[in-house]
Amino acid sequence: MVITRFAPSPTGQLHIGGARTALFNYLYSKNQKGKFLLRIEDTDKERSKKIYENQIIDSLGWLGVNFDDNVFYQSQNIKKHTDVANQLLKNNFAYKCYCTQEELDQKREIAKQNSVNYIYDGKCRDLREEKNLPFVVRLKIEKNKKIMLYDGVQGDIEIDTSTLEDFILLRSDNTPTYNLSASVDDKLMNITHVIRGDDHKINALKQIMIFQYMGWKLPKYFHIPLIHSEDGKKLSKRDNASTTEDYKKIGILPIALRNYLLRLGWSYKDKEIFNDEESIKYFSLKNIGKSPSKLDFERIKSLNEFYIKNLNESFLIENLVIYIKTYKKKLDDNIIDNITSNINILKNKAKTLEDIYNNSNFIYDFQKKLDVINDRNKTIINEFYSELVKLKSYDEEKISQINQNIIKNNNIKFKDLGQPLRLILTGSDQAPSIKDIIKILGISETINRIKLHIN
RNA sequence: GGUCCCUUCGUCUAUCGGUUAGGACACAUGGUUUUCAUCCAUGAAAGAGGGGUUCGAUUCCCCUAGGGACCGCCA
Repeated sequence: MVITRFAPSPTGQLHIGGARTALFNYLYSKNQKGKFLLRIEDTDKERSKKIYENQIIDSLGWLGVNFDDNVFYQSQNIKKHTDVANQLLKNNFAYKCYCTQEELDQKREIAKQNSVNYIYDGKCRDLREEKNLPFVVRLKIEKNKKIMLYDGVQGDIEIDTSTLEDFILLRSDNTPTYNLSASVDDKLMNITHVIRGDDHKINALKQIMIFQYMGWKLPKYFHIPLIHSEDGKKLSKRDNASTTEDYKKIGILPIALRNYLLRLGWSYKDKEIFNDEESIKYFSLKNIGKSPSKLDFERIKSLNEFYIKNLNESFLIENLVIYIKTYKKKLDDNIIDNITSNINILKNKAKTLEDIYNNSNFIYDFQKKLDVINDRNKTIINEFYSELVKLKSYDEEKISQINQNIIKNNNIKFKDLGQPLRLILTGSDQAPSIKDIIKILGISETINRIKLHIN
């Protein structure tokens, strides 16, 4: 059975790149009728925060990237990680290193000054006697040997082990380091496919060494190219659109973000729109691209606009109400009801949920705009007003009739009536059509607003 | 600096050696429209450069250029 995993460290919110990695892992496992597991790599006690862990899990849930089984915590397996290190030590695949931090820093510094590449020189590699000093445990890497990474995305990568250093497995406080923990956990969790960011490519080689020394069966590796920001640089936390939360905040629907992420670095023929079933059905590791891709915010918005228009309305409303309640000022229930029952009108020029909220603004946040009404407009509005007051309730046909009459009687175009009216009723020249505005406001509120301007 | 990776319209991408190099977003123009949008139609827009291999290269190989990742007792 295929088992994949997503293994974030809870040192920040879920990153957009991480979200895509998680999505690919999820999709592949589902496509193969396998499992997708979540492992929280919380061994950095200093930087790991529970709040980030919760945010990551919430964000994955929001995106609909659901993991199987319980969450795995790397910190709970530390004993097993150190056991493996000790076994490697016993079998002479690892050794104790007594070099001090200062000594190492110095060597690094010298290397830097001479602008040569620094890797640990293996000073303690062949030490025979035990010393009564603090030590770290390093993996003994076979020198001058080619090792292969059969990467499902990048192809075969061959590297000479002499460019790899004898990296640390156990710190001087006896805690395991990342490459050890990750390898052991992947083994323990029976991970069959490791799908992760390109930045782990070199780590993969190190992890492969551990697997080989331990005689474990290797998982298959897939390193996907990173996502760059719009200016072509590495996406960083300082970019204000780097976490899923950033997108949620401006009213991007999870289904849209998911669709966008799916098509970033992956494709299936010319297909652009994928629902959940389709994305599982068509996803394949073969179609992952080799080159890094830039974030295109316009594309995200356009996809979001597509979903706003095409999603069934009750689902859209559900998302919208949660969005407003989470991020916008508190609105009375009857205003929310008014918005949701007129969603088909208000969603009209919206690319985001925030746009829908803003489009609804005229309902509850009305201001008198006297300066826009000149005398000619006033006469026409007056005429409209005196006809409108005769109506008892909203009646689309009768309103159209009134409009037609005014246009004919005054020999004007519709916009001569419509534009000032729209300004009076909404305070903006960009709003729904006149009859929709009246429908949303209701006859009496419409009358109130007009009265304010013509008296 | 060392090792490794990448390179098709502005962006995301299709192309399994032979195509008028396709699609989508964005852009431009026109049309529909009760403002603005939507919608529809049309258009402009790409194989980094140089060598090979081949009857034929965007596709395979090499070099150059550009970009990226990694090089912690972080993960």
